[in-house]
Amino acid sequence: MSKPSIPKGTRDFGPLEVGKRNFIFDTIRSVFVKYGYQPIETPTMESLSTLTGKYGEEGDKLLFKVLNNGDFLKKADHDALEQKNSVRLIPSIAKRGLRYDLTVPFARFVVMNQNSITFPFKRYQIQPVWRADRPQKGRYQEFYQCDVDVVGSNSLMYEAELVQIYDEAFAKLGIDVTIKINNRKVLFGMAEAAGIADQFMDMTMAIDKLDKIGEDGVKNEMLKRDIPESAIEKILGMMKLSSLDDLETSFQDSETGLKGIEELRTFHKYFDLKESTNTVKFDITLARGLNYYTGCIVEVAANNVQIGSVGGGGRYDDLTGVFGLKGVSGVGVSFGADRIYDVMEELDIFPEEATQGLSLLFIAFDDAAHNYAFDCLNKSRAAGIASELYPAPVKLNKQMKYANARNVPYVALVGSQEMEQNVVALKNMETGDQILVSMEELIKKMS
RNA sequence: GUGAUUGUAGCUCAGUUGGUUAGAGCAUCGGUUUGUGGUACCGAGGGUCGCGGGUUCAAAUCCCGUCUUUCACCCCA
Repeated sequence: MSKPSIPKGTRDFGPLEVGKRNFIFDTIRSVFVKYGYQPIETPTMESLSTLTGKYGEEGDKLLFKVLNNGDFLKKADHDALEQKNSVRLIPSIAKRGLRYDLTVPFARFVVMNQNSITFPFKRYQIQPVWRADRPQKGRYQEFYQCDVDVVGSNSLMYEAELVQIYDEAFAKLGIDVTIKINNRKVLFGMAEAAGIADQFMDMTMAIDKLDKIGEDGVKNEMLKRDIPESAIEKILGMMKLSSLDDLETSFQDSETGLKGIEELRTFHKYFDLKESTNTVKFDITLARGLNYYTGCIVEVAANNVQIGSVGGGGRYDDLTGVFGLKGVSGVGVSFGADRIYDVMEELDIFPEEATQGLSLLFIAFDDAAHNYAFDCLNKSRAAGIASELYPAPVKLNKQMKYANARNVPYVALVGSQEMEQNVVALKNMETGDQILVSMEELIKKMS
């Protein structure tokens, strides 16, 4: 028999890991709820047609396809099969795929439930997604996203609200982050001011890499993408402008660019009313890959840790349009739970409570005491204390070792002496202190 | 998808130019210790050396394929 294994890019989570991960989920969820968002869940599998074409050509390659059941080859596209054309063959043998993110399924959900939804609709969703990417640091084939979106309103109040959620959630988790914000319209204004509006996408992809490849790298990247040198100089010049006022003068001929600046100002009008814990800064080089964004875009990077972004999002004016519902604007952000996990692990900032499940372990010395201890166990459980009884009155040494392994803060020892006095010996496992208490006293002390 | 890289006990890793029966620490189990854990000492179990094929008298070691790990690119959380 060969040794068992799990597919690449996937991981098992033991009790400790799940405890920590739940701490992240619970923390983030509590913020979502406080801001008035409601939970939804969508199926693991979507129709492949719902997913394809939404993430660009690269994204389509990273979709996990689910092979049709039954005699799927009989119904396969035989021409494509003969020509070994995988791309053409896929639709005929796979009608379903695993969800790639939570935003597109959400858009589908909104369209399908448009009559029962009250707009603006504020939802959050915490579920795993799958990507057939090559695994790397902080990149898995299966990972959790925590999305918050609001659809059906153009108000920039929501941009401000979502950035507040980022700020508050990361503060609660204890992660020091920088929240970068930009606007796609500002980027478009740059392209327009440089006279290369038609090469907008090429430009954004190049400047998005500034952090990694530096200014010269960005220049080369743009040259490679056939952007004229005169335009490149203008773009590089504008990239150095850090204030909205300066940009405004450059954008005199770009209506879209001016609109972008106005949007950012409106955002600040709301956001600046409240003090934030983390740094929020305008970053003109922030571009973000997903091309459905149309307005404000935002990305979160953890300070002091070398890892990709731990969250991102933005405004998308017409996401539901591809599913037939026009004129519904949405804005949303996503938390990358698995990267947040990695960051917290690296910084070692998970609180003790995140990993502690059991509060009390009963230990019996003999059979009679074991039965008595079970009665005590029932009482402590009835009082809501997470407690357990070692299954047999075996040697103390062994039972105590189990207590250590479970990292339990208290044990209650029970033998003939305790039974006679109708008490238990409650031992603090950290200090080693031990006191005789009745069950009533124990419950009072522990809850 | 491109280019590298990794795999030996449950875990972390040794293992010489190919050469007897593949080792250590930690963990596990038992004992020193039948009313008290983390320490100490003694002992035991546990490996088709990722998998498949090849070269060789002989392969953990060399070659090929495959899966997996990590990393860069692409893209992205």
